[in-house]
Amino acid sequence: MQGPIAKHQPDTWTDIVSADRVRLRELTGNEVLFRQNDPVTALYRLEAGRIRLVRYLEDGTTVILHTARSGETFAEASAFADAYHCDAVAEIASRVATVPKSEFLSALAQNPATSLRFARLLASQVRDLRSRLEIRNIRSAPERLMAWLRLRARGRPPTAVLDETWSDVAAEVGLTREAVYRALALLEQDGSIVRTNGAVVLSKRAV
Amino acid sequence: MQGPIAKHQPDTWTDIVSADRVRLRELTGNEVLFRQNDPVTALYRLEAGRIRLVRYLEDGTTVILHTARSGETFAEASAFADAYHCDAVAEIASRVATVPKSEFLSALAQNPATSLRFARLLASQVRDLRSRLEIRNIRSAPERLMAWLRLRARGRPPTAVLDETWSDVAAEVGLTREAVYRALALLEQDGSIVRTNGAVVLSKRAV
DNA sequence: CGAAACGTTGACCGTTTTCAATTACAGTGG
DNA sequence: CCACTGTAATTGAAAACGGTCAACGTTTCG
Repeated sequence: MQGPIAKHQPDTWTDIVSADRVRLRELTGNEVLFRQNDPVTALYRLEAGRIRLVRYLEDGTTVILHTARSGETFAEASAFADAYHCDAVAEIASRVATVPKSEFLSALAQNPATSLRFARLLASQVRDLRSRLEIRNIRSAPERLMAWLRLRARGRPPTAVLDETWSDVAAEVGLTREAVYRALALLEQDGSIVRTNGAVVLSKRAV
Repeated sequence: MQGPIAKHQPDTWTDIVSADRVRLRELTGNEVLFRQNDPVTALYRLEAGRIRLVRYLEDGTTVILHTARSGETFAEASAFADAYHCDAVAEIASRVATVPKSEFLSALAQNPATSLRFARLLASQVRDLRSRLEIRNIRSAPERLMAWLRLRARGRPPTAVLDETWSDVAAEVGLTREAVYRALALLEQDGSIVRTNGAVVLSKRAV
């Protein structure tokens, strides 16, 4: 596995089916993409916007299973199911690429290497998600942010290049943006990092 | 997908290779299973104990990528890599089932359905991990715990059966055990849950 | 050009973490 | 069979940390 471990744009498997079978669909805020128990017709990649996956319980309460963000694929597991196991609702106006399930499955069946590729992408997703979870086990905001930066960093000295806003980073590490700014200030003060435009250089200095 | 969504014991792909090629290996505390850049010889399932996956940075600092717990598989992504991308060290005495990489890959190559099965298991892992991450976005301890219980709950009335200790639950939801006990007390007080031996019954009453 | 989102910092408050202490067991070995 | 040890379950009190609210300059973009 040559590529970086924590990728900004996750790899996608949607190009496994020929591009002309992928349809784009626009959703308005609150529009429903699919509902729990609907037969699975397609898998998706979110091009823009934000989609919430919600599960309903027997007693009428709900749990948010996931909030898909721009660039993410979702409902992968549905490829192996007959019906969706949750609702998908656009939080804001969104655009999704829809990959017909049947096309996808037949593409996998036709070419064994394709299944492997799908598995490889999922495996790297698992790796990435596990590390995100691990980062959230760190309670201290500065340390958590530092760990996140370390994961992002490449080269010598380790440098994290940012293609997203700090607010986005805050959401990813599970802090408010204010907490992130304060953490940044602290880390910069004690010399752990140096901020340059659009990138952060890490200096050795284990907290 | 018929099975429960959040499984306690994750499904495993290790039985894809015939059982007699799977070797058990015992590790003492702090023993190293593999090191970053070692050629990938095997994939693993942790039978007992705890294994930490650690990544080293250019400047000598480290990041914990994941802490594998009993029953979990790990290093799946290594199946597609030449070398491990992190160290694996036993935190405590542990037992791992080792699946030879070559055996595994040839099993996948021989039978296309096997690759699909591997992909299916990975996809459900992704689903599970995403929901765990989502739960951690809930700041309030009682609400977070409640969301976790809802995910676990089955049947009518929704009931969560516990096969782990509350301390384990605390680690999973990212709280201290004290915070979990207090959250439990609150939820029980306001009638959201009823605790019986080894199980929790949820009552409707959205917080 | 104006609105919206981003970046940043201060102050205060609430919740969770920490530290501490106690009870309840379950397993162990004498 | 029981004292003994270690872990789980609980609860209390104090401290610390991050969330929330507020304010303001700056950048972005239609």
